[in-house]
Amino acid sequence: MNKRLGIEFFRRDCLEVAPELIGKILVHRLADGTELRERIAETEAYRGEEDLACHASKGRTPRTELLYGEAGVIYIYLCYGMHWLMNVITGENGQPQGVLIRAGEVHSGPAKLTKALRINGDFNGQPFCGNDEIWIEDDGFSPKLKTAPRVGIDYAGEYWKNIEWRFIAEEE
DNA sequence: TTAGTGATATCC
DNA sequence: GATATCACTAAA
Repeated sequence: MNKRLGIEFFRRDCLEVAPELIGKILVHRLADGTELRERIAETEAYRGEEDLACHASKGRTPRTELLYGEAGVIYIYLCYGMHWLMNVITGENGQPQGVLIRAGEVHSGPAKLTKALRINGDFNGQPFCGNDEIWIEDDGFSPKLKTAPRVGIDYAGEYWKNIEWRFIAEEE
């Protein structure tokens, strides 16, 4: 019996949550009852205003407001006008941290993940817990992890650019 | 490598 | 109001 992750899972430091999300299953139930499942294969941690790669480092805005809010909330970000990137808020209230869910096991990029799961901006701000449309399951599987520098953040400066806060499932 | 895409933030 | 930016993908 798979277990849905509760809010206590997310209400921790994003550096703890991000690696533990690897191997978990993201489930989206459509209106007709179909369940789309995707095992999470890659995440990245974004932690606080001091993390220059985090949106919140540029100041608190209506868009980043969610990052400061309650853990377990979905933060959908439309980047470049066409790609939905999916994040989960972690940490206590007032701490702008989150985990970017970059990829499922089959697909290769963050926008493909959301596309495959039919996720769009309507989910922005919704909680992952106590939600019958979308949730994350734990089936006990925990793959080997490897870490790497985060991608696409050249603007963040040498330190933040090279720090290994990206977590990937080791594939064999 | 480059184009394309559109919301957000920032500058008048 | 206008333009510069951007955590990407696809096509070449």
